Amino acid sequence: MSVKKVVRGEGETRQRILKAAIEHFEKASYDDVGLRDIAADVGVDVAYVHRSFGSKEGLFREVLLTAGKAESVSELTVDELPAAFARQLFQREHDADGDIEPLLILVRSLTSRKAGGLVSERLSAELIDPLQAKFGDSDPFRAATIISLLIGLSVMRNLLKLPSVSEADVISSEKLVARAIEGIINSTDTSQAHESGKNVLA
Amino acid sequence: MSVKKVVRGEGETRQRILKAAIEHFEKASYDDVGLRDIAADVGVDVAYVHRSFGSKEGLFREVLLTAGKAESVSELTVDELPAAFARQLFQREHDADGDIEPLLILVRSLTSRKAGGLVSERLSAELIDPLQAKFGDSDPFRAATIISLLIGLSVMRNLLKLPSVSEADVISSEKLVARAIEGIINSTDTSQAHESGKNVLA
DNA sequence: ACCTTATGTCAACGATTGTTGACTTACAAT
DNA sequence: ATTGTAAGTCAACAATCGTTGACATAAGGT
Repeated sequence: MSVKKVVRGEGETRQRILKAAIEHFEKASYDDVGLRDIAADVGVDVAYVHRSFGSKEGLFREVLLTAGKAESVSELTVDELPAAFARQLFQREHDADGDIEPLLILVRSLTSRKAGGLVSERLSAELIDPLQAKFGDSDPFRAATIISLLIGLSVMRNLLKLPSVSEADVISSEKLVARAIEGIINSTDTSQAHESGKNVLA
Repeated sequence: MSVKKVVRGEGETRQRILKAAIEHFEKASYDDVGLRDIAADVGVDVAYVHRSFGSKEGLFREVLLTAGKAESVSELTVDELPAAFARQLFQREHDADGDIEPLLILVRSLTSRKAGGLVSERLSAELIDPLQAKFGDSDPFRAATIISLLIGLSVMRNLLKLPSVSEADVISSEKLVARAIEGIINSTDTSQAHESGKNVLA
């Protein structure tokens, strides 16, 4: 009587598939993660992975939504933003527990044609829009610049594994990033003299 | 007598293939660009595209080397860096001539497993290493942070096409980016009180 | 007992991809 | 005339991928 369900599998196995998928999408891009890889980890057939989420894209969408829950930009004040972002960026060093890194999953699949739309959408909804709202609607580029720095640093740390970056001192690096974000926040539209540090500009 | 040549095609057609390949790799990632797409543009067979460069990876490597020639970090002084980088970032707006954007090609294929190694290598050789040398070997993270910002901004502008970023005022955005880079350069190792703006760190 | 529904598996399809061997054509040198 | 080499085509291969139809199994409801 009722229409045939397109998405099957709502029980425990579905959660295990979702968890395995998150781990895979943390380590490789959308295109480089095969449904067969995930299926092998869970110990089920490929077809069941597919049907549990309707399509590979459906699975990835659910991965992004699930992992995105950890994000909490709205709870922060502008004052706390720089330190909080910097801390989250280097979180991987401190605690080695199994918590997921939402930004990393998005960054991993940035360049994929098939996943690009979803990545762009979630990145806007979870990071850029909230941050822009925090700054007010005027000058939306400031928020975008901060997010750009975060994305770039995530790329630098996770995608390209450069020794000079990975082996850098975590504490001072975190402070540098925090100050950089701070600098972007404090930057005004009017050109303004910098008083801190020696002036390297002519 | 002599060993069989693996790479064929050193004449004019090879250059046309290379040019077409550059245009494709500027618009899509390594995995999303097919040799057949390039071949169709040039008007030759797929097999000839492949054999002219030995492999798809060989073609991509040559694309990166050819496009990388345009880079000129070493010629700049530290003083000129912020403005120069910011200008290059927004170059697409001003002139619409057909010059290539080397950073964009690298950014486009950041997340590809197959191209990741080459991207990482060229990014180091052409941008990060020269910039680190300019800052001196101590504190290599400062150079990496600047490059991170550039990469992030390129991602923001070209990969995710967010209206709030694309429609932002080019002039003031360029100034903001230049000031952000400036701020990273001026930041010192010692934790130091900021006198401009309110101190947002606890 | 009967029917339904959810959970899975198995095998295969269709499309795409980089790659390769064989062939043709043309031009230049011996 | 013959040989050799570069340019370019054609057809096909092998692998991978997401996807789908058919089937088996077990549990619950009536």
